Amino acid sequence: MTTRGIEWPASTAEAVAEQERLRDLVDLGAAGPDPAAGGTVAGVDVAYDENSDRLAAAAVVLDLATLEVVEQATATGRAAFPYLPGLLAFRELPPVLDALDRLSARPDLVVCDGYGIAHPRRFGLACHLGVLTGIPAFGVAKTPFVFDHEEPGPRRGDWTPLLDGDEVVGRALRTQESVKPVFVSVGHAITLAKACAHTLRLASRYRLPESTRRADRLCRDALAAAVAGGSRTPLTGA
DNA sequence: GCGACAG
DNA sequence: ATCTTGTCGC
Repeated sequence: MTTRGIEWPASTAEAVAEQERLRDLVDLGAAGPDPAAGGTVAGVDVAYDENSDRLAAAAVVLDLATLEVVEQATATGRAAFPYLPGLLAFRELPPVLDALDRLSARPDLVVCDGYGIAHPRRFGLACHLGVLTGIPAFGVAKTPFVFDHEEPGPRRGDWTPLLDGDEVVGRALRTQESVKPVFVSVGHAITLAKACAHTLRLASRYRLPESTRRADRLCRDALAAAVAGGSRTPLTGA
């Protein structure tokens, strides 16, 4: 199957093979963009409509220094892959890449709603997006997935390692006092410490980064608009 | 074999 | 992800 002009897996076996092929291209050495250096950061997210298998993605770009919104874009489409734990990228990436393509300028950093290296095969959504676009990326997830962690301290900024056995794959990071931690992992071309620093800056008021909160709202709106006005589902005729 | 399982 | 009432707290 072909999506966005590139070959896309049609089975779980092909998807797994693709992850194992691409994972060696992940850059774990680069420091990544620094907030003080200027530039932009984009938050991306996807919303689904269970009845029509339609989905909508959004990319919201913030100024890295001021955190002001500078641009945003959306893309809608049809789910081309089911949700399977460990294969999330094959479901979400097509519309996300479309939304990123619609921006006037490529961002210097992307924050994903999910995991990066914290993944059964060390190639989660944020790694996949980073390798395909070449843009530094990391993931901020809301649940521990299959990993272990100790409860971080109660204060904003407190963290504990996220572990896969004895291997550190990310951090459980407290972004707000007495609020559940988020789970940060490196995706591509950025350091874990720097990814956490960006996460804290972006989550100055709420649990989740402002970038993903904005993207979440935008893709929901885009989906609602697509379901309401977009192409009709051929169930009732007309 | 049975559960768990990013979104 | 999405479905959902009430409830607690600033």
